[in-house]
Amino acid sequence: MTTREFDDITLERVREHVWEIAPEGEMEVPARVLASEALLEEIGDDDSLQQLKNAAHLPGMQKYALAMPDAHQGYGFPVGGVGAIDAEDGCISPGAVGFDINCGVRMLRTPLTYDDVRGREEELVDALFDAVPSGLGGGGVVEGSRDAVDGALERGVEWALEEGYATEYDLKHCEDEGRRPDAKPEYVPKKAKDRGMNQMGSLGSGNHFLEVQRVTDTFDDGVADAYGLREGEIVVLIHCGSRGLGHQICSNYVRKIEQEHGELLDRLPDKDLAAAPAGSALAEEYYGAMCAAVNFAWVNRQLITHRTRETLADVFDAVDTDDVELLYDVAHNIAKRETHEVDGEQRELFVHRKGATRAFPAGRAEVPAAYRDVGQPVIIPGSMGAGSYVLKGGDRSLSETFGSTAHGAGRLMSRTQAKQEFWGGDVQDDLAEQEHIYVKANSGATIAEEAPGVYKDIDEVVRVSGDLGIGDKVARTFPVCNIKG
DNA sequence: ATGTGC
Repeated sequence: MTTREFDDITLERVREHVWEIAPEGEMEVPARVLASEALLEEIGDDDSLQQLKNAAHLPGMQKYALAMPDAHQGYGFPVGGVGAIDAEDGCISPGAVGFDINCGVRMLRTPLTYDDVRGREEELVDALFDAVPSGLGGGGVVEGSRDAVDGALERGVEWALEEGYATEYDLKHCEDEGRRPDAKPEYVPKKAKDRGMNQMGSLGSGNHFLEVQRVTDTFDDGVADAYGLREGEIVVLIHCGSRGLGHQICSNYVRKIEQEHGELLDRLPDKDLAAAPAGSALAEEYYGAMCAAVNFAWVNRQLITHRTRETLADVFDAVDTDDVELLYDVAHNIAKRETHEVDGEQRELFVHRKGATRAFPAGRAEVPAAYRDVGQPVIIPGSMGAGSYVLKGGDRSLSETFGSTAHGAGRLMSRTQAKQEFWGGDVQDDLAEQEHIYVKANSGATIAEEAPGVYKDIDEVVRVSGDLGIGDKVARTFPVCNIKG
């Protein structure tokens, strides 16, 4: 029997890439880490294994608390964590969704090839940087109003369509068609709405970015065709979330839940996991508010899409706004009511994915019609020096991970440590000179915090996902230019 | 992630 130990935590190897922590104390279920030995060493380096054990204490957790191959330490619940919790007898935990509700990514196809863009990267990066609001604080693509925020919270991308910022095609190619029907804007605190008002269509800061990329490889021609991806073509990746609005919802509800559900809190090893019992008023209110923030984040990415279309049409004579099509949009931080098979019966669950991507295979009803025969696109960004992947939902994802896989490369070190190791200006110069990647940011500190060297190996993360059969690679991209907060 | 502390 192969085991690995990190401090006082022992993991037993179940099979290749599957490591299990046996239940002890009040753990409801075992914890499982899905990783190669090399990735496990990195995951064991921070607090994420202890956090995963803590997560396994959440009442109603089904099968096992899961860590994806890109897992790292988060607030309470690890980033790269999946927790499927009974929606009737269990609970819902804001910390297991994350502060940035529906932080996620979308990919746009363009009619451009790399040859069209080569030599014009700096003009393009400047145009995008000027057009797309980024950084901390206010100012978005549209001037916000109370009605605009309420429309976005209630109807998501449908609101954007009514307002002329989206197409019918966009709706059909977004997770949940860009609208969570469970949204309850009345449970979104006024303060959250106020913060969101002047952030509608803005990237924010941290690891959020807009990146122009070229497709360097396709691995599964049938599926790459279905996704409309061809080698040499230019795509755009937009990574951002619900800004201050989602953050305010999370912090408000964590505080309320801590105050009202102390008896549940006492059963948990970390108060940052604070959870509302299923069926309680606060569980319903948080879930409704969280779903509304999910809609808001989809609108945020939609408004940035709109501005990106205008910018590409301005810069390139050959591009019309209609030519820039949405491939797909996926949430990376979300909890959803989903039905999954557990012990031979269908159960209604709150599937918490925090830094994890839904990866439903062909046939599952939630996959949009355009992709239902091949499986949903799974978009996984790497660092700004490494490129990204498009996967398809894997056949084993439903039985192994409640239909989930990784969401990115995963950090290797803290932001503080990153700033000690790297200097933003040097990172920017090296990327331009050595890799022909043109980065523009509001602050050098952000570039240092997001330097390629602070991330795990995206190729290794994707390899493990494919080996496990939870998400299979379809295409790889490489950065051309990148704007960020 | 975040009007970057409670």
